[in-house]
Amino acid sequence: MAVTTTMKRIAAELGVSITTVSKVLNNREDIGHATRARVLAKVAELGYQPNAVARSLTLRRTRTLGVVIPDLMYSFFVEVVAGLETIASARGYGLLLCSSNENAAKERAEIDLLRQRQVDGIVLASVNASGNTDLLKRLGSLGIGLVMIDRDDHPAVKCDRVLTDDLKAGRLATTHLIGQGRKAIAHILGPPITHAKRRADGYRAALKEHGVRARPEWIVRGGFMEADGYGAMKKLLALKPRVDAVFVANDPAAIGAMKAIWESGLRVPEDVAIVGAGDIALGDLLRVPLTTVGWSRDEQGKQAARLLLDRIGPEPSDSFRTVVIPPQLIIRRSSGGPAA
Amino acid sequence: MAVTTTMKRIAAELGVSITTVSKVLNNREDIGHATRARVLAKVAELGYQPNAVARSLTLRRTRTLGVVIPDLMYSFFVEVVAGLETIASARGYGLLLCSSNENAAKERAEIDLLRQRQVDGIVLASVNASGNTDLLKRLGSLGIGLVMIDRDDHPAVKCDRVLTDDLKAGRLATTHLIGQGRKAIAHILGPPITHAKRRADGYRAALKEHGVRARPEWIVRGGFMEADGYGAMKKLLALKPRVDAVFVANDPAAIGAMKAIWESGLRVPEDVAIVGAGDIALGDLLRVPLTTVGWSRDEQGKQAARLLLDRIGPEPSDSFRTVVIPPQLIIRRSSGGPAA
DNA sequence: ATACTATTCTTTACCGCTACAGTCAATTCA
DNA sequence: TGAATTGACTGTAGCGGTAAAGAATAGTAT
Repeated sequence: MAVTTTMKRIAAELGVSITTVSKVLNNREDIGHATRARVLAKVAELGYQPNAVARSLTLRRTRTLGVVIPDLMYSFFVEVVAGLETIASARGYGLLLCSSNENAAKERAEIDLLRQRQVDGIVLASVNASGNTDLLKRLGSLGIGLVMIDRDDHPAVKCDRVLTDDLKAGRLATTHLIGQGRKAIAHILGPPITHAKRRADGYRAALKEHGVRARPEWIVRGGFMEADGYGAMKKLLALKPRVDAVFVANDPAAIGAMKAIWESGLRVPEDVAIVGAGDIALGDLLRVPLTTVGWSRDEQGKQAARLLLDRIGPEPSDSFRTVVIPPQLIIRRSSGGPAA
Repeated sequence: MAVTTTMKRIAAELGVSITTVSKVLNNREDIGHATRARVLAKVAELGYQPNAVARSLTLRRTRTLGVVIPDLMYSFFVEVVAGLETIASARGYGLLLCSSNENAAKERAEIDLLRQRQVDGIVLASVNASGNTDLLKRLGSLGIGLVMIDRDDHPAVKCDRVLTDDLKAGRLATTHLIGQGRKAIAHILGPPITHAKRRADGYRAALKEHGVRARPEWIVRGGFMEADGYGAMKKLLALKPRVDAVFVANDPAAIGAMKAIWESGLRVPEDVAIVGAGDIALGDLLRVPLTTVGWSRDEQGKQAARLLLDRIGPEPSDSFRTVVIPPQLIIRRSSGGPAA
């Protein structure tokens, strides 16, 4: 390894003190013109790059944000991360990316790791509640900012949040299906997180509002993965009077549900209409384009970054804010759509 | 901010030296049973977490890998990152994620930032060659490992690589179209990177091998984005004797090409067969499922992580390795597929 | 009893950088 | 002319940790 260029070296070669070099690099006022120029010349000559680790140690801030998301494979969180990256990068912050694999223990481990690495803040899409609330509560007192995105568990944790109005999302989707003239509208639940429950609540609310009946067995347990939707749909298809529409908790699961429908020889949307949620990339290029309730992930990421950077900035707001990204219906073929 | 628990504090409360605490935490042999137990008890009591920044400063390694990819939106690189994360996380390494937005200047800036942050190694999918070769060459002498993935520019840079056999990918795709009985097979080029050029070479090689003629104007400039494929296909569709098949440089562009075809009232694959490359997620769920040449991104990421961790490990290999992830044809409807 | 060797700690130095409190000469002020 | 001010720099300490070498106590060999 070549000799690393440090401020010490620059100072030595120039016969000035390390402090002087530091001041030049930090644009302090009390350095003479000539000296400043000499230092800058040397910095350029040696290709000096400051050591961020050392700086972090003294300043007690790393200019790094931790990101803990449950899943890297489906595009949803990744698109949020893209939004985060835009803002963070522009403000000189780095992103330390971790995946919890929807596993509370791994989530805890990752957060601990981020804590050890002294990140200034954490953007978290937390897995199912319970276990880690204590840890999250403690983050604030450790001087680590927290913004929770997309998921609304851990109500006891005081932090900023960027959420969607899931109740409205569920209502939009279901109302749309009712409007399409569907009579037997089922719902494939997501995992047991508040988020998914609210979409289910929206489903129920819409049915009630329009006086549409639904059998209890039309609400089936599913999940957020393609396989979950597939399995759940299989169960729905086994019911005697067949359902003619399904609001699925999210898009990957909705895609799984469509697969199950096709496998049993039925058509989407003629036999069963499908509406998902999340508006994942390529959703409009599917074999049957998927009607969905979507909201801007990019915006969600950007808002999260802004809230977090604000909080860890010099004068943080004294109250915690919740930004709601409004959902909107994106009508495509799978629900009968414009053509039906 | 609460008092941070440091080794100093533990040492003070226990009346031992900081070094003793350090040794206990690092499992050194020269600490007595009783003392070790007392220290560990205090560590648990205070919930001590080591400060990774301080440790990094002394040890001169951060246990962090930088990842610079051109694009976070399309799934390809993200899936590679998922593979990376699996291995890195398991070995206690963190991932600092940056996007270059296909922009050489931003790439350079991000690499510089990673350097300042003292990452142990960098996983890079570099944008179009030229500018940053010098920087990349220097990384090694700065003690920063480098593994280039997916892209094969910068031939002068000595580092490990994880690539696909693009020539073979192009040949597989084109040979398949020939096998489907297509006569007028066009190619939509990717951006001017070696990677894409090789796929074009494979296209030409396959045609030559099978004695199939192609007009020069059947090779049109495109890119790796959906819009590129769309635009290029529009041009192809304007040609008088219409082409009946297109090998598109990658999947997003192929999807764009299909859109252009549909817009002009033609069918895929009946009128024009399409083969893409990359096997992006959801490719099998498109309106017309996309035939493509794919390779495991997860494996690509994992291999990259292994190569890099190996190189920055205690006894790095003395030669640089190139791992080739073999491509394979994934036949779906868009090429006429099994049904034709 | 004396010297030698472990065993178990402690002391000191340093990683690269910044904050804070000087120092020292050249002005400015009264 | 002497004191106070200003401008341009330097010295020291410390961020939290680890490595290397030294010291104190106990145990063993001679």
